[in-house]
Amino acid sequence: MTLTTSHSSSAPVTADTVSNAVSQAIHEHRLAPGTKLGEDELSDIYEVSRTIVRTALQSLAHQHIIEIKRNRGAFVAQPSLTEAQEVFEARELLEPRTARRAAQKATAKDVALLKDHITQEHAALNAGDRGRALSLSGKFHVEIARIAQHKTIADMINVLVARSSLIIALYWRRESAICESQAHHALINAIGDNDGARAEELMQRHLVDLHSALNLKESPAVEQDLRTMLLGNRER
Amino acid sequence: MTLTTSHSSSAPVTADTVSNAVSQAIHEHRLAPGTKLGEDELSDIYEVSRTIVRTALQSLAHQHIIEIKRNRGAFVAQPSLTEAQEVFEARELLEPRTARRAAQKATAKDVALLKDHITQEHAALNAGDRGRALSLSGKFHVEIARIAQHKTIADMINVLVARSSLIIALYWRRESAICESQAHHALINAIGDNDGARAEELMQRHLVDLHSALNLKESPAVEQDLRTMLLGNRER
DNA sequence: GCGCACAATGTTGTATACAATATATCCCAG
DNA sequence: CTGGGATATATTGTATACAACATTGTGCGC
Repeated sequence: MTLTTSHSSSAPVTADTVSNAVSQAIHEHRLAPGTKLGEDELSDIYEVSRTIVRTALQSLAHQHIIEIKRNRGAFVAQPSLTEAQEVFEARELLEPRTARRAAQKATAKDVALLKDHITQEHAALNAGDRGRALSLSGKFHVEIARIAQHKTIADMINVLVARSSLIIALYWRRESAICESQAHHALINAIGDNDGARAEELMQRHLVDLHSALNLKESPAVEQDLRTMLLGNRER
Repeated sequence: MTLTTSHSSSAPVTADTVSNAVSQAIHEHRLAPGTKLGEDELSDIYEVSRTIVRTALQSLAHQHIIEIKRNRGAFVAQPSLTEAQEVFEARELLEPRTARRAAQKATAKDVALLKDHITQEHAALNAGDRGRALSLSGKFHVEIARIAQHKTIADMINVLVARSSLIIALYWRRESAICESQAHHALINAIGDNDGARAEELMQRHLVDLHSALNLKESPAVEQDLRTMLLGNRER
């Protein structure tokens, strides 16, 4: 879809390029929560001035994907336990009804696109690229919102999915992502049948399932602060 | 709460100062949709460099309150008819359940705060300051989300309320805001009684009522484009 | 050896200068 | 008088220089 890491030559390399690249890296868990994103560092990597980097970072901060601490710099966000709860609660309010609407509006082309999505996800899993599989799994939800033709909610879901990726990085406990894939399959079928009620129900269950797959009992502050304090912010 | 227009002396005048001031002006309908927000102009007004103004504008753009057109500048957003529908649909998904939660968590202090809010709103109306009354009416909804202790949803509602203010500026047809005030009163009572179910129901009705008070049949593009083309972008 | 103050370094925040683009003006051909 | 094109003006986009702040390292006194 969009060019992510490879910025070969003719592309203008705008702030969006940088913010998309960083966002993608976070989605794919190549950037861990807490990682410092130095401005000069990013400037060098993408060969743009700090002005552009700054714009990109501000954009990511507005999405709660990174946190900018004044005079300290930008860090990949570390959602608290409370925040994790909130994000999934918000998703449970928005996505089921959106899935219903998507089922009502979906065309054959849309369904084909969703299926292609799943195929790519499986391919990534088989290739051992767990990060990319997770990223695609998230994009699946955004795609449904797009099919529902609801830009406002799609934007919100896009942000919530991004935050979910960070939450998963911090609090995930289940190993296999197979059940998830099953849920997506069932959703595609419901949408393909234009069965709104079923799609809504399935999405609701799917989100509750995801939600319950998180370590919500672990003391949150301890874990992430220990990580930061013991291992430092450096990653990769 | 926050200092809005008056920045007397010692305050550092950051990007938030500017963005809050502009946001407030939009909430109060002192800035009409389509108004151009020149960078130099804002620099002069708030006595900061364009760098700060730019940061503020980017922040507002992320909230869909203004639109930044490349090489053209920033303009107060003109939500389309579709967008208006979407914003209220999103609110109808988020706010009723949030009101329920607020009712469950509300303390006596919270209720007092809400009542004070209404009092101020009435005072503004009596003083003929319709803009400020509208702004307070919007803040009422945000306040409920705050009482619900749900920062994630509160942020979303905050943005949706801001966008609603623009939508009202463009598509409002009803004259009196009395019914609205009544609805808020009823909501306060339900919240004061910690009656979650009733609060949810009342909020749902209130939003549908607001939604139905809009001119959703008028061709949208015509109206706003005519405005721009006939009157120009200049305002005030 | 330990703790604290101070200096050195690096990073972020802000302002400004310059470049690129869009808009407005003016002039001239028709 | 109208229309189109070229120039002039104004505004936004970007890079860079400098200031402010935080962090780190060093050395002195105890």
